[in-house]
Amino acid sequence: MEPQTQQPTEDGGSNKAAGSSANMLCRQSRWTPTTDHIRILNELFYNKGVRSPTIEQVQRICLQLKWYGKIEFKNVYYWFVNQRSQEKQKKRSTSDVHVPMQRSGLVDDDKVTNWKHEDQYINFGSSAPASASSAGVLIAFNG
Amino acid sequence: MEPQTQQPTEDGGSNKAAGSSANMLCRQSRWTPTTDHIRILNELFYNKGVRSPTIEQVQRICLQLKWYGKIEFKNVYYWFVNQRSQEKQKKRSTSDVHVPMQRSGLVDDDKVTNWKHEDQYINFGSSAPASASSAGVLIAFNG
DNA sequence: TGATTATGAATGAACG
DNA sequence: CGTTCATTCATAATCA
Repeated sequence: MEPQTQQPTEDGGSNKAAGSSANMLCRQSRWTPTTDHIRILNELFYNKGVRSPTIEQVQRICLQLKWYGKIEFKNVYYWFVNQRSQEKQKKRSTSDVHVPMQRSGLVDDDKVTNWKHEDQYINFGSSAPASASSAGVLIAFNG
Repeated sequence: MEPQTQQPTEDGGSNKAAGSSANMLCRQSRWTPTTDHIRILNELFYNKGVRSPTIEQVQRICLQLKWYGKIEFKNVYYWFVNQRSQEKQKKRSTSDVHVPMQRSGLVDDDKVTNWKHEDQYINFGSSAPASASSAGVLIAFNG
């Protein structure tokens, strides 16, 4: 799900080695989830079907995730909020109907726009039944 | 700031025929708006005052813009998001002193934003697996 | 052609 | 919860 190379420097390290200019200000302003964080959270959300965890569940999850890096309650809480929201946002790109263009010839039309991640995979997992496979169903779209 | 004179040879259709180099598998990774796209979007944003179009509006705009070149829903959506952000950044730089405002100026002292402080409460009113009351529950936790 | 800039894309965080 | 904002990351476009 993450095509970007995420560096596992969870100790509030400087994120991008972009400029390396004279700015030594490494103020970590917001949580940067580690790959382990993402992996576990995704497993909970998709495989286990945890959509709206209770306070106690969030606290428990947060406690577990602390082993993999610095994380707070609100990070876990917001993560689930955003996941739910983003899942709905993906639906909004439907009705992206193809309209013949003026100038060019027919370019490749990816009709149902993948809305997020040039990775041409979308992960279907929804509310997980108990007999779910160990990994979510991965469906590939190729233009 | 406005590199308007963009001539991407859009008559040929693919305005982003990037890799003539060794990389043959260059997958188109992001939208490159045509001049017509930019012109129409700017007219909507500035002349017509369309700042935060609804989902339906975005879809409609996207449909119209498709006539001028390949474009997707998310492109239009993100374009407006970024325009609003950039416009705000412009104004922020004009007021020289730049007090880093946490949220859009509307926060009285320590009104609602309890996240950043010691006692952290969140208003949790969503559905719980067991039983969910519509009323929000105020739960304290220690981070 | 490599460095810089402008901006598309993504997402954590928060508001109403 | 839906929406919006702020910040960050990635990269097309441009410049030196």
